[in-house]
This record gives sequence, structure tokens and C-alpha cells, in this order.
Amino acid sequence: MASIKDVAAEAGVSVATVSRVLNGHPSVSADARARVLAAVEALGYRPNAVARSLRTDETRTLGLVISDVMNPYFTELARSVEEEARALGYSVVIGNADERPELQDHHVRTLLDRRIDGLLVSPTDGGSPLMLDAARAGTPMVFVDRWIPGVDVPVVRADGRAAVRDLVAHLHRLGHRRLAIIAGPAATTTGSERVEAFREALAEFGLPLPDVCIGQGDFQAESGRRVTERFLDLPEPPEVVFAADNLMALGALDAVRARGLRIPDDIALAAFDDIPWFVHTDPPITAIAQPTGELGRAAVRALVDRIEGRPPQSVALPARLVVRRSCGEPGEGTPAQSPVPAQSPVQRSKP
Amino acid sequence: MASIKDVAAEAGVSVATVSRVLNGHPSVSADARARVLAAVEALGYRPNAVARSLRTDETRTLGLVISDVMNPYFTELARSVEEEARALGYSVVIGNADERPELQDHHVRTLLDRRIDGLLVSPTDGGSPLMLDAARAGTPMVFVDRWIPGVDVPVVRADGRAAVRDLVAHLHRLGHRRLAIIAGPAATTTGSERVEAFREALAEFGLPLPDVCIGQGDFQAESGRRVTERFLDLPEPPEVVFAADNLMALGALDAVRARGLRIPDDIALAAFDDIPWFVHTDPPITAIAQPTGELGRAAVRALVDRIEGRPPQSVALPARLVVRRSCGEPGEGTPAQSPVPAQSPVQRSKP
DNA sequence: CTGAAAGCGCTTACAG
DNA sequence: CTGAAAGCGCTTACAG
Repeated sequence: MASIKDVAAEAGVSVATVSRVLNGHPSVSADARARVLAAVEALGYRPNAVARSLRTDETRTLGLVISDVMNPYFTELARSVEEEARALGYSVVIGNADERPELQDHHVRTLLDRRIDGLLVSPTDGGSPLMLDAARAGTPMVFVDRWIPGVDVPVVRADGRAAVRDLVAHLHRLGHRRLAIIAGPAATTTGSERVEAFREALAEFGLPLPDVCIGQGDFQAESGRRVTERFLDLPEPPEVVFAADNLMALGALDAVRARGLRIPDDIALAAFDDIPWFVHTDPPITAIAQPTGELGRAAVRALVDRIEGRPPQSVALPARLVVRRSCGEPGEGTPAQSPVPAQSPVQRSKP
Repeated sequence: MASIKDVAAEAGVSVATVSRVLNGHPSVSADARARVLAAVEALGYRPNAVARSLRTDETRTLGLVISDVMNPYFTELARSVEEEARALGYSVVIGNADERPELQDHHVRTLLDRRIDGLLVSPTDGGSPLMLDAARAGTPMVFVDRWIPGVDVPVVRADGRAAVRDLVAHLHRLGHRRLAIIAGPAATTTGSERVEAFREALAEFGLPLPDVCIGQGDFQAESGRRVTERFLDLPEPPEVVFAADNLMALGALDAVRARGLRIPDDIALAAFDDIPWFVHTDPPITAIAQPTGELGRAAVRALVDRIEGRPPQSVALPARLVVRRSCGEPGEGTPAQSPVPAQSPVQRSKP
């Protein structure tokens, strides 16, 4: 592969001059520039980014460590991150932690070794020493979706409180009183915050959240299935299951179907995270939608601000409730107090 | 960040010795080794992969350029690619072409600039000069899923011919005679091969495939919707729509639902690619499943073989038909000639 | 077993 | 405007 030396020889100039024209440095004669460009063209020369990075100490690359690529929510997040990064002149390399702390560490380490300019992470756990050290050592970092309290790192996330409250109001209106939740890992902020928001909303409506109605999941489908089976085995099973993410909702669906039960007649289901398939499931699933694309873009902007020396900003964007049919139709249970208009199935929460 | 020089100073040896212990070179005294390791620990030293790559001319990184990350099929492919690569000591950086040739080129160029050791690609089109030049210039490359004819690059893919034939047999048995397909771009092998396999299978059953029954999609949901609407507007609409990938099936579902039509009563639907959600749609969707994880792993093995100087092998793994309810139940149409047992909804094609 | 030195492909003060 | 030279952080023949 042609190097800068070859180009210099071909153009009859020094490598310094070649470097200058390649980097748009102003002080190059038109003649030299033309000869260099011609040589570049003739040799099909492409600068070696590895060498450049070693010299400039920047890779124009962002690392993104997410908890689970197979989760459509994170896939979409990754996509919007890449788009915004590309627009700002950065590449992104993705590490999939698969909800496993040791895999998360593997990726953080690899990314750091490659000297990425900054790190976007959605932590799988409370934060490993490796990650915390990197943050303290000054590696530009921002948390996205999930975060770690007590660390001085900007956070870009959705605020689901109002939407969860809207969901509980919706369930209450339909006459449901015994509600259960499939929670995410307590070590993650999204894991604990969603349970808390749910508990608070229930309290507001005078409803209890007994321990047997809190199932411990891990944000993956299999755990949703397992927890749902336990719910169904209860002497007094819940009337509603709220899955704290879309994959656990998929697992719950599997479990319900395996028992030959029907939604919402036998049991109602709602999910945190909205995905295109929820429109087509049997029945369509009521969900809380995050502004995923916006989150990804905001996270990149915050990280690049940090990298380029501008003060980065934390962001919290409101999630919103999307009512479908998996919790019952207004009128099926207690008469609806404020019926959802059939024409507009999307109900926005007021931020 | 500590460099190898700092470690050498701390340990009281030369950088050469530090390098040797880090790389497991045998000729280092136990004493020197111990001192180096202690210094590494004390300083929290991590080798700079950028510098190492420049020197050794290898990055231990694979590039993966896929057509669309948001497609669950490719997400799963990417995941299995990363797993196998990691097992073999490589990282992978993913480029999402989003079915856009110019984006594909952008990623190929970026990856090449970064001097990845090898490239895995699922081409979005017939192949750009950039990609073909890279292949000719000797960049280790393997095609996965889609490929480009006439280029000397190993191919790892699924063979869907038998499964498509099984699907058509299934449809015929159910009494369907007027079948349509939402095809992928003709410039992609999967785009054209699936239409061809479908056409051949139809011919075998004496069924025509008129031009109006071939809709041109681009493997993304929106095109599935558009094409389906056109089918539905036909004076004599098809009885079955076969979507050549799962996203176009999603679009078809949207279109059918928007018209208030029911599946399979008003129109039947089948898809190439199987995904977990197909079990839960209304109704569950009959699909052709690819051995996605196996494809990803085989592709990585082929590429690494090529990189490390072993002869790489092309691979074609059989896809299989998974019968669900979206095309009707046996007995609904013409009496089933060989009914699908209700107990086992999964029917394997014989390779 | 060990170290001094060259060199990977760039960029960038420094002189001119 | 231009080039010679230093140096980024490593690895690896080459001598000893």
C-alpha cells in the first residue's frame, strides 16, 4: 500500500508538503498542491489512520458500550449514535456487553487500548473499577440510558416517571388493582428507577406493591418468561404484568401463550420501550416510548463537546405512554373515567 | 497515560525488555520479568494498540459492513460475528450501510484507512469500484449473506432454495394459486435469488408469476408497505404475499392492517427470515429461518483463515421453513394432502 | 538474557 | 512556500 513517501517521490516534493496539502494547510503553492493531488490520484493513496493517530494522539473514534445489541432499543440507540457521530466527523466502535459485567469490562479495556477519543456507556452494573478509573483519569465519557450515581460524568437519558404514572392511571381506570412488575437488575439505574416510579404511582392510587409482585429480571427475554411463570403460579396471580423492557415483555408473552392464556382477558401486559412489532402482536401492546433517536444524538453531542473542550450537558428527555389494547379496552373493566379516544391511540405525557 | 518508557524506567530495564515480557517472549530472566510486571501494575500501564499496530502492521480488528443494523437478521449476524471474532482474538468494528451504496463506500473506506486486518461484507449493491479494488489489491475479504458474482472472494451464505420450494408446496396445499412476492433489490444476490427460487418453485406447481405479482422492495419496512398497497389495489389481488425479508413483512403487515383486512382470511403472508416476534404477531407468521449464528461464525472463521494464511472456504447452509398460521390452516382451503401435524409447527427442509 | 538502534507512517515546530 | 528533522509508542533484528 502506497505511503506518504511514495506520494512525495511521485510528486517531487517532501513528505511535509504532501502532509500539508492532505491536511488543507494554507501555505502550499498551487503548483505543489496540484502535483501532490495528481500523485495521490495516480497511486490511489490513502493516509494511514493508524500512523496519523499515533502522531496526533486522536483517533476521531468514539466507543459505545451498550448492554445488549439484540435489544431493539439499543440497536436504535446505536444507529442514531453512529449517525450523529458521522455527521460530526467521528467513527464509532460498538462493544456489546450482553448484560455481562465482565464482557463490559473487556470492551472498555479494548476501546481504551485503542485510544478512542471518548466513551459512551450504558453500564450493565454499578460500575467496575476499570470504568470508574478511566472516568477519574480524565477519559471523556458520558453515560447514556443507564448511569452510575456519584460519578462526575454527564448523563443522557429518558425520564419515564410521568409516563409510568400515566400508565398506572390508565390501568386503574380499566379497573385493574393487582399489578405486578418484571424489574431490571437493581444494580442498573433503569432497573431500580422504573420500579420506583411504578411504586410511587401505585401509592398515588392507593394500590399496594407487595414483594411477590416484583419479579427480578435481567432485561433479557428468558428472565421475562421465568418471572411471568412465577406470577402465574401465585395463589392470586396479578391482573397486570408490566415488563421493564421490551425483551422481558417478549418473554412474558411467551409464558402467557405457553399456558394458553389470553391477553388482556386473562392477564394484561404493558412494557417499557416501544418497538414497531408492538403494533402487530396479538393483541397490540401498550408501551412507554422513549425518544431513542434524540437520546443517541444528544449523547454524542455531549461527548463531542467534552472531547473538544466545551462544557458537556446532561439531558433528560420525557418518555410517553402509548396506549394499545393489551391492558383491556376502556369500558371492559370499571367504566372509563376519561376514555381514550379510539382515533388517537397515542397519548402524550405532559413533561 | 503511562508509556512503555515509564515502565522501563520504573522497572530499571530497557524498553526492549518490557516489550519482551509483555509479548511473552521466552528469553527474559525471571527477575526482569517480575520487575516489569510489578512496574506495569504500579503504573496501571496498558500498551498503546495504535503504536503496536503501526509497528506490526496488524490491528487484530475485523471490519463488518452490513446492509442494515436495524434488521434483526443482521443484528444477530453482527452479534455472532463479534462473538466468534472475540474467541479468536479479534475485535470487530461494524459499519451500517443502511442499504445505501454511498454509505457502504464510506464505511469500507474508513475501515480500510484504519487498516483493519480483514473485511466481512454483505454488499448493498453490485459492488463499488472501491470494494472491488480492495479485493483485488489483496485485502482479506469474505462476503456474508449477500455476495458479488465474478469476484474471487469466499462467500458464506444460506441456501434458501429448498425452503422456498417447501413454502410454495405448503401454500399450494392450502389451495392458494395466486401468489405474489415483495422482492429485494435486484442488484443484491439475496434480492434476485429469492425471486428466482420462488419463480422456479411456482413453475414446478404449474403456477404463473405475472409481473404485477412481483413488487420491487428494498428490504426495508416502508417498501413492504408500499408494495403491499399496490398489490391490494390490483383488480385481482394476490391470495398470498411473500416478503423477501422480515422488515418488508412488517411493512406488509402495516399495510394490511391499515386496510382493516385480516390475515390469512383476506390475504396470506409469509416471510424470508424468522425472528422471535413472528411467534407473537396476529396471526403468527410462517417464515423461512436462516441459521444466522452459524453463518456469522463460519464467516469469521473463513476470514481469519484467509488473514492467517490458511485457505478460506465458502459455505452455504440450508434455510428451513417454519410453518405458522399466517397462510391459513390445513383444511381451510383445499383439503390438505399431507397435513402439518399440529404438535410440531416446525418443519425442516431436507438439505 | 539484554540493550541500543532502526523504523513503522505520519505531523509539525523550526529554519530558511 | 518548503524541506530536514524530531518524535508519537511500540517491536525486533543485531550485537554482545
